[in-house]
Amino acid sequence: MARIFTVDDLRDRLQARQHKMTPQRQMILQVFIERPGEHLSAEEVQGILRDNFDSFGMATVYRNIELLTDLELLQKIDLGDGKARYELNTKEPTSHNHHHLICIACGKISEFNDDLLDGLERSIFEKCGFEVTDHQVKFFGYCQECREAGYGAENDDAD
Amino acid sequence: MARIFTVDDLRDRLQARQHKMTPQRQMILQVFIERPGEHLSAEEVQGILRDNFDSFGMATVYRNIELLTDLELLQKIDLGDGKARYELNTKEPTSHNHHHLICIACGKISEFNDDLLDGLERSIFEKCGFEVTDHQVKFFGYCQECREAGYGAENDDAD
DNA sequence: TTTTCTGCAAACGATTTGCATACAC
DNA sequence: GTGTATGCAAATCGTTTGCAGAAAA
Repeated sequence: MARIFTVDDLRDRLQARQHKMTPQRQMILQVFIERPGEHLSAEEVQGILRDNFDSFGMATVYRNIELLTDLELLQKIDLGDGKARYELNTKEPTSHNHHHLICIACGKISEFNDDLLDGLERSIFEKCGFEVTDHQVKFFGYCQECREAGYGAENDDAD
Repeated sequence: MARIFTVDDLRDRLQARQHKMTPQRQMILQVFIERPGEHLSAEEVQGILRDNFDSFGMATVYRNIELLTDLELLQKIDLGDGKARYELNTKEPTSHNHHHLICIACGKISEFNDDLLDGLERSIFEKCGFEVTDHQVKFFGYCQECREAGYGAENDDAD
């Protein structure tokens, strides 16, 4: 069970760095808390917030998303679509070992947990002397629903 | 031994798609052929070519790098530095299984060959029904030289 | 009251596009 | 000749920055 961050965590971590708690920061975190499993871009976050509130500057979104990432409440992910995306971090350090499965038919993003990479990283160190501190892994392909709907490797020519 | 593409391959593949062979296309491919193992951005390619020739439009570089990638002579890679990079493809389909090791101290990019991911991809299919067609894997950390020069996880605070 | 924040608009860097000219076929 | 490619400049897209006013501590 992945325990999730709350607004209290936000307040604590802001104080620890002499940053101020603002409604904007709270609302941005709230957007992610209310949407577990989603991978939102800055633009999407602003879209959600501007629907509910009058003016919500893009710069504020960018600045605070970055801040929340620094505070390790969010995690930045690059799905290769040209814009940065973010998801709520979990309190478990194992969240590091979840990889993204990106469906090239419908765009849906799912996740896969695994620690196979630990072995790979050890063997990288042994063979190359390269000490891995972080990794980024993305798998592209067809999700179950799209495969059942006729997409997939065997139908790949059905462009 | 990875066999490398040549200008003849370029000509053949251009013809097959009724594209024309131009000096620019040839020169761009040549840049990559002469620099095996390098991961060049569009800007770097233009820089190299503009040193040797008078005018070489950025748009031409972008359009042709993309074309060469479509023709599978080049491979696009995203090292997370905000610009697309490219490397010469090899004729072996196994080139797919080389991963990039990115040193966060000196920026050097090295490579690591491995087929451990095949097992992972199989287990993704079994557990999620997701059919992987491609993957992107990057490892960040410290290369041997930088570790020996005092960088590395144990000295990470030496920012 | 002091410092940090916000929102706007302008700046930015990578990439794309429109268009007239130049070149490969 | 005909159609594709080139080079330039302007446009675009995501993101960052400068700055004056607003709000948290």
